[in-house]
Amino acid sequence: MGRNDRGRVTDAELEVLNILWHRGPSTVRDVHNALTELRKIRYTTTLKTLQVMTGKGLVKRDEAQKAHIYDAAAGRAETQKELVGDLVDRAFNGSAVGLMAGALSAIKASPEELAEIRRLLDLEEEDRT
Amino acid sequence: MGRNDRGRVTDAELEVLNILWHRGPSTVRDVHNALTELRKIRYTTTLKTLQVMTGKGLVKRDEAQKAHIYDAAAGRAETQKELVGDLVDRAFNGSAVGLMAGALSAIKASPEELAEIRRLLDLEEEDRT
DNA sequence: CTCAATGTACGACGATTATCGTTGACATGT
DNA sequence: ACATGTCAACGATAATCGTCGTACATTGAG
Repeated sequence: MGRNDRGRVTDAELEVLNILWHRGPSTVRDVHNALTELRKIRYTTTLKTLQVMTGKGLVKRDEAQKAHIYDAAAGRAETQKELVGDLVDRAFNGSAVGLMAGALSAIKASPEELAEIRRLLDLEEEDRT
Repeated sequence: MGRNDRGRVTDAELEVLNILWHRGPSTVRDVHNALTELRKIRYTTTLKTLQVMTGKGLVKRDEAQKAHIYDAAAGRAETQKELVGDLVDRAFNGSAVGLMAGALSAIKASPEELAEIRRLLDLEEEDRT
């Protein structure tokens, strides 16, 4: 691409991470099976993706067995935090409030969800004191 | 890329959109001047980006004058909403609360900002009734 | 042992991105 | 009238992404 893609997580990679976060340490076959339920993919495609992700440090590989075991290198929350921060920088000029506004309008949150968000705010406000 | 990049806005394109949203209708030269303050870029690079964006429908072009006038095709809020929705789908499994949690942890929001977010929640809750 | 099954490694391909250089059209001032 | 400068158009480039096929290694069943 050329410029600014500093270790950005790609679509296919994010899909794999979602699977790993959900399943825990998995073989290529495991990931592949989960993946093919979403998309028609050859086995080697899944393998290649995992290999590339290993190179990027997105997953860790245990080569003890013949069938290598892959696991996400970073936790779900940590990665999500990074993705959100990225979006805030690129599209919201660093404005937290801006993102919240965008999120609230993008999502038709149920009253329960709104209450939950409010609870998160309460917690956040406590931390500030 | 192959699969899922359905009209996704790219980095360079988003930078241009930010400029257009801020400046309003602009010539290539205008956009280019704003852009070079962030990055060393040749004029033709800016032009090409605008042309590609025109093809994608991201910007509208007025060719009445010799120096064409470009403007964002969609409003800032609308585009931001789409970007947030995208991220929620891809990284948060569609969970609104998940995004909020990620956002709140990604951003060290000031008390004022937290209050502002709370106000947004109030508005949203009113709409639900 | 032999052979099919299962795995990994690696290179290739088309599409897309960001970037640039070249070309040619059209003004404008002197 | 012509030289200079501004502009749009176009093609070329390297890098990256998602995808695949082929080659090679290992293993377990008969």
